[in-house]
Amino acid sequence: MSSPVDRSFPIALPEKPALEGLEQKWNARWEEQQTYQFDRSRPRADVYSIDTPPPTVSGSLHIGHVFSYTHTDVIARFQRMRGKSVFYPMGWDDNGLPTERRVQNYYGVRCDPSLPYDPSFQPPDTPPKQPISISRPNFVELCGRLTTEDEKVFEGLFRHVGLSVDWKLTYATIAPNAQRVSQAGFLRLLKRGLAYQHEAPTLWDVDFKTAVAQAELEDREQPGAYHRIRFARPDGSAIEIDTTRPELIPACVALVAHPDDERYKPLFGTEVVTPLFGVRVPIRAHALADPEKGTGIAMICTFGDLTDVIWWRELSLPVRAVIQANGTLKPLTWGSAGWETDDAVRAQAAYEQLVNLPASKARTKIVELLRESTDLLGEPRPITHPVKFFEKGDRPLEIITSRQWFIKTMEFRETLLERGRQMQWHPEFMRHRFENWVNGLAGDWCISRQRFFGVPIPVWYPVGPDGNADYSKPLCPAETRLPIDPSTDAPEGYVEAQRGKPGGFVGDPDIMDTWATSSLTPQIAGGWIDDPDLFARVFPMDLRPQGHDIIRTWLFTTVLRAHLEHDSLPWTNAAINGWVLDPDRKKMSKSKGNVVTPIGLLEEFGSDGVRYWAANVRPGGDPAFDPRDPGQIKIGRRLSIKILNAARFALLQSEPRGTITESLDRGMLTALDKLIGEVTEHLDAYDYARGLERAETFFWAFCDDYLELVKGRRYGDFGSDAAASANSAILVALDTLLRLFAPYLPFVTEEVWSWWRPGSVHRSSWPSSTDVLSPIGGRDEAALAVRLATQDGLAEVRRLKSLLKKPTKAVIARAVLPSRFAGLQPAARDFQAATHIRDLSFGDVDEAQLEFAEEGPAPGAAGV
RNA sequence: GGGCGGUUAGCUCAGUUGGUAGAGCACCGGCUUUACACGCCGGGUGUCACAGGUUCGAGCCCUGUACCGCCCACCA
Repeated sequence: MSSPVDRSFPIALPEKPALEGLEQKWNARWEEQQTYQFDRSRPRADVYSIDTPPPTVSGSLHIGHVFSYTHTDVIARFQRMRGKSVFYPMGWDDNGLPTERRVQNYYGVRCDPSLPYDPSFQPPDTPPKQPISISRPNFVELCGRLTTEDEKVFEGLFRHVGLSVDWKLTYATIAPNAQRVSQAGFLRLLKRGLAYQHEAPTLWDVDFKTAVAQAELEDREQPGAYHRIRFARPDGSAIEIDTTRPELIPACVALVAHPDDERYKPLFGTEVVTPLFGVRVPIRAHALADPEKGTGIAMICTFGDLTDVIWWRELSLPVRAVIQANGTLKPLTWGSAGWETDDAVRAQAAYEQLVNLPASKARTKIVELLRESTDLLGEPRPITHPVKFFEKGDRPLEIITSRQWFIKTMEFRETLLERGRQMQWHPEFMRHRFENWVNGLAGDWCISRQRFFGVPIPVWYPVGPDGNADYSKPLCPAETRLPIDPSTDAPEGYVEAQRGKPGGFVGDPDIMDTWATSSLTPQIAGGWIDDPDLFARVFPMDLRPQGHDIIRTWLFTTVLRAHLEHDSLPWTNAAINGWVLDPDRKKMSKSKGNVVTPIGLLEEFGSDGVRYWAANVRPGGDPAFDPRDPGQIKIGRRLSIKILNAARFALLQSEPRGTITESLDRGMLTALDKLIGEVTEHLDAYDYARGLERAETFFWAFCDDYLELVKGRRYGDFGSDAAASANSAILVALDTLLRLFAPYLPFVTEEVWSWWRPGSVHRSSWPSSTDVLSPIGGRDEAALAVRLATQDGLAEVRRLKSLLKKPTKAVIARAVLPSRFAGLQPAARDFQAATHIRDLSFGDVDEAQLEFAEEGPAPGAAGV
């Protein structure tokens, strides 16, 4: 790097510097110069790699994206300036339900996997009222088309914000290489017995008609009602139970009470008969039954909730499932096997009124029937209770038995907790969220989804002579064939014509959970399968930035996959960002209508202003943001403008230059050395907010105090050498400050840099002690003290002048300052010039004594 | 029920090993001051949520409580 006092690069200053247009100007230049290109020739030790969160491509970016991606970008820019080759890719999560839903609505189509591919299909210009059914490949094509459009918009916004991503390193979770990685990861786990399939009761969304995982659940408070229902005993007496789901009475397989409950102890082992359906069910004992709840005895159905699943499994109860995949009650014949009843005619008559109704409607209907049969005691008592929903779903989850694929997690819980402890968390307390989740895991990870747009489960099953598929013997493709789609590709040793035929094969119809692919983002971005050389240079990565809401999904599953596949952490640091909240401290969401889109703010206040706001929030903080009162964004804009103007001022008067001899100059550079240390330390600790705060505080004092104090000297009041000292010091300071601000305010710093320095500030080196101390031959503690005393003295005189309502330029003929300010004497010339004091002395006074001149020029003050 | 974070000026928030409570915004007053009026200077009486404890000394450490937010568990 060239010295700041070298004159080889000409200074070219604009007449009236402004922030407007800097984004377009510099983004074009950065793209042309490939300023943020990753240098893959560097060894792992010289690389800083980032596992960038791939935003979900299903609509538009909001202010929260700008917020969190800015944090990452600050770190990326800092590491780049520290000399690292920064691997900063961008991914698009365009795989999964949100995309499917958007495509359905946008084009007015529905996927019907039974249809053949139609190469000529084009969606109509406007979506029809009645959705058009199309094949899976056609549907996937439309997903690809729409996400490509969305991704262009996303990239444009991220570039506008100034993310220093290497845009050649983009990936998409639905793209072939991501599918290859995802499928290879699955097949390797399958080979090692870590992925398995299992037929079991599974959480099920009746609208999406798919299984969902524990991590995708959320509770919602829903209105409901307790219904007191009578179950008859053989002796004619009755047992009363409370239920919120009377429509599941046909699915009842037992009643259950606590083993120590004296009221029911005598009844354990006896039978009762279900109302309306006349099914004999046993009364059983289980510790999970709560004597305090309802009547203390509950109905076990297959399946009303997860507790039913536990009871059913642990008490070895039969299955009598009535809810089918679409959430309605399935047709069935009472009296047939598994549906034995004391009165099949009556049961069938009752059930006919419920069949094919969705659960909520069936509930209303069965209440009528129970009321008629007098089995409903009293009226339903309304309550509000938490009900489990798929986080993206609209109706309560059901529990449906189906064949699903799982990845083993339960047996690794202890190891995963240890992995969590090996990782650096920023902020540290976010670690608890991870541990909390791991400790609360209830089962292995269900990864299969009965959806269409995603990475297919890459296996087939042989079809026996009887025409039935044998799920116990999945047929796996060779890894070199990946990615494959078992619905259109045939397994090795078979031909397509054998699909579905006896002696042939069938493809697994399911796709993987989006997290099953996203959990491999370090492997996808890093070239695990396709580019081992690259992978060795970037993995394990340095940083995973992400939100705390997806610790249980993305973070957890990524740690799991890296552990299973590489026996390592996926990255060494997890930086967890908070959420941007609305002014009422509520999370922004589309349904609340409080989502703030960033583009208007970026255009009005400039990207640097918005970045300043983002970087000002401490790590993990949840800032409240009111778009009507842009607060910190305006401050960021003001800071950026100040940098433009201060730099212009510094560079307007850059001659003469020479040795830095004056106390204030030497003290300022000594303080700057301390600042470099602090900002570096904070950024190293991922505390971008504190780093910015320190730099900002220094900079405002630099402008308002230091530059004001040395202004006269720069104009030559005290001779050429004294002016040269100031000019040289200012150039060192400007050069340093621009580099300290560069990670935060990339546009304005680059603009100023371009006025007088070669290359890009973002490719310059991070400031060091040497940069600021070598021009003054090391730290000058005495000068530092002079600087402090002078600043205090300046504040004191300013205060008194303001108190006395004197103009700033009012001349003070004589001033006696309290002796505590005497430390400023080595800088008395500068001090007097800035305060317009002609005759300065120090004495034993409590407050400065100022004697104002009637009129006349200030001593040596230029331009006054 | 378990866990995590927060509570400091009207508002948004800093406050790093305990040592005289801070910034910005807003508000008020002053200043055409040759880098910047998108500017500059000045103006702060706050039960640091509450109660107790440790300490010479607590916004900071300990115990408890309240309220706000989030995560998890429960869900008959």
